[in-house]
Amino acid sequence: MTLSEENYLKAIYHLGKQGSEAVSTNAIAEQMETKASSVTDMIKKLAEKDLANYVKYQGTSLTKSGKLAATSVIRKHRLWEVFLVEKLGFTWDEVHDVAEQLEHIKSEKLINQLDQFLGFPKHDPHGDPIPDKDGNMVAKEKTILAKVNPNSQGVCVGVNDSSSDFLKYLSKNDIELGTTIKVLAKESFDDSMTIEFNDKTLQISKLISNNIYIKLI
Amino acid sequence: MTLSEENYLKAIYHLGKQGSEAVSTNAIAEQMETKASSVTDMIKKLAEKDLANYVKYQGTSLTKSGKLAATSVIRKHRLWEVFLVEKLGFTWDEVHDVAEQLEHIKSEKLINQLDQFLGFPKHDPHGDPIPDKDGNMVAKEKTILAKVNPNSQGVCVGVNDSSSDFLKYLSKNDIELGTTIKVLAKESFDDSMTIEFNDKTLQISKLISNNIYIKLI
DNA sequence: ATAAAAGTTTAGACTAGTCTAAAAATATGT
DNA sequence: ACATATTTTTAGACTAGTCTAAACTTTTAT
Repeated sequence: MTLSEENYLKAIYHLGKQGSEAVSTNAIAEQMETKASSVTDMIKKLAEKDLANYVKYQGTSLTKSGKLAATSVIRKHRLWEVFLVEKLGFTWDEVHDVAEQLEHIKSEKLINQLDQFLGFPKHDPHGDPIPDKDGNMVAKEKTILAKVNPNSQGVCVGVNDSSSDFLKYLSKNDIELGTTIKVLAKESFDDSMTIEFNDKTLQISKLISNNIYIKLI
Repeated sequence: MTLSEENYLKAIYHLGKQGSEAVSTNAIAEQMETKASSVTDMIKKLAEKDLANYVKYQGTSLTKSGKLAATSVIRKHRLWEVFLVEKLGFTWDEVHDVAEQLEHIKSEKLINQLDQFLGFPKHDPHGDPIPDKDGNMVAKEKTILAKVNPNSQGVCVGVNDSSSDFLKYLSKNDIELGTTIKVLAKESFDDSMTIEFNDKTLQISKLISNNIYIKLI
């Protein structure tokens, strides 16, 4: 399994519901920041290896073994993220690029010992679930903040965008996993919101509220 | 800097005295388990980037920046080896292949935080010195066991061969870093040796004694 | 000193992964 | 329903790294 193949599997997994739904060539190309023609080439290779189901012009999904390969990479990515934050003092906005490299290291023993060393964590620093060896994971019960009604409140349990820029914005405004957020008002004109947390209020755009997950309380 | 370039730099560094001595194309090819023609191609690329000094038919050495790049990879390799043994419970014969992968991860912050997390170790699990950020390292004072005279003794401080097979042989026979070894006899016929340690004696071939470093006491 | 051997480089080919440009298939709008 | 727009695939080319085979240099041995 090459580095590039692993990245394509991850992309297909994330784009269709855990790889089960057929995703378009263009969607994969956008996610991978490459051209559609390159995607077609690679998809054929994955299908050849029985990692993907591919029907010309009809999109791509993952086979059972494709899904297992994808979750294995995701497991490694998220465990390394926990390591970077818990053991090496990285902040949650600094881990992504390094974890993108570490996720491709090949060693069963390494990842299982790392899992144990970290105390078998169930979630990574962004609140995403960590798959076990068989690809099973426990998804958190969560709601997109943008869909929450005024006067409801909940605890931040995850983010939909793990980019450094978005996470830095949240950190700068003191929002992190575990922060209790109350929706004070919602503006129907531009879908912006006023929220309250840590005894202060903040005005956030739809782009922000669409990328924060909370657990209602 | 590509993965392949880094591996060539490491090979040249190890073959000539820390890269300062010109090494032959064939020597590099053997070390890299590749063909001489491939080596010629790569060397040209390294010379082009001012990482290597190359004169046709006269061998290759490293430039100042080539040496720094090489020691940077070696630093990473050895720090990861310490991590694997100290934190993840690997044995010294299990670390090499995984460290060969981890040494290519690119992140200044990662390696510096790892260094700190490990308590700024000076040597890896095989007794080899760990370079600092500038490529400087403190070599241990050491003697090849094969050259030691009968009745002399010393403490095992390193090995010359970090292959899994050799290290497993040592572990099986209870030899590890810190073991005090006394040379009882040396057979001039085949250069084999009788050594004593941990209250027992062992007969070892020249191949073995040539790959063990001790510090005389 | 010169022929043979050994070592090194060059030339040309191959693979993986990517790209552009053109062709083919599917989807959309009236 | 049909023309147009969009999406996808194919064809051919390019790069990095490798290989084989042939040519060239250097070393070694007589």
